[in-house]
Amino acid sequence: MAVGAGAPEQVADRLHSAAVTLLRRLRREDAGLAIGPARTSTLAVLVFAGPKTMGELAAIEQVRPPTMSRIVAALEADLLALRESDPDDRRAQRVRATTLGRRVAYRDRERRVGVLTERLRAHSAEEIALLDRAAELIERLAR
Amino acid sequence: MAVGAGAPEQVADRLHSAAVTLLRRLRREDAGLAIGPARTSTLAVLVFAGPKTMGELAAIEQVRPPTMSRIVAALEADLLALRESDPDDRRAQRVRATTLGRRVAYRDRERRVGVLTERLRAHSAEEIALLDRAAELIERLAR
DNA sequence: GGCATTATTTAGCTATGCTAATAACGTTGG
DNA sequence: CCAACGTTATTAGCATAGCTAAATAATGCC
Repeated sequence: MAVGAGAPEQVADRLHSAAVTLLRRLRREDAGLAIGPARTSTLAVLVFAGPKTMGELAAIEQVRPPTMSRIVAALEADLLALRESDPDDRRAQRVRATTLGRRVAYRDRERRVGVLTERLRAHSAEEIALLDRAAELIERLAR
Repeated sequence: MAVGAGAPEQVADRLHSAAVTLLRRLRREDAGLAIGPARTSTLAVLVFAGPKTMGELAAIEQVRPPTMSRIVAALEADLLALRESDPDDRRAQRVRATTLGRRVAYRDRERRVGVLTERLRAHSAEEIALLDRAAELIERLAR
């Protein structure tokens, strides 16, 4: 084995590069999406993780509150989500996806991940299992 | 083993989610960067892959030519890159990083990947090796 | 009641993506 | 040879998405 092969620095670098390459590839499919990436991502949170307040959404999406205000306003204008004020704390706004929003989110997810699914099919069960374990590791690594 | 565990659809979904989570985590470090994400990425290409024409850069970064024109103009204004016309084809512009650009690219890369390196150190050699193989697989998968 | 804290929005700036139109150069068929 | 077409890049103008600073409004705590 070569000196330094598998060193954390190198693996970190490759992992970073791989994630960038993968998402860049998947982003090519986004051209046909009806809404932009920030709105798609926020809508996905609402659909797959349930209703959230503005502050929670901003934290999850790692943007500042004003940015999230505008994203949700746009989703609302497109009838994909709606705001209702929290009865317990009337400063807060609870945001949830509409039925239309759910439909759009499922379709967009399929469109993005579908490409990856197709490519995975060409690989062996062992490689797929390895990627599954890697995905879990990466998810924990990033928290 | 559960039915469907390790099915391509599920693994694709987890892989996608893991990549998003990872890059979102790393993006937190970008706040301190001197230049925006598009410029950072384009500068990295010039530094780590050598001089390129405008069209090549646009293809690599998956943006349209006008977008790349503006990114390179900004890099040039900050003295991080420079354009010189190709003697063979005077329509083409060859872009290369300056010495300052190289310094900035190395610093930014370290900043981004450094976080990941630190976290990897807390993991076993086996897990690191698994991630290394996964990175290679993902890279091939995305081409 | 008064005052700090918290949740969100408004206003306005910058960065990054796009399309359409234009300019300039290269290539090629008649 | 040169007119027509293709290629490379830029300019102009628009939409989306990020930010900070400041305003608004509700809570909570003496």
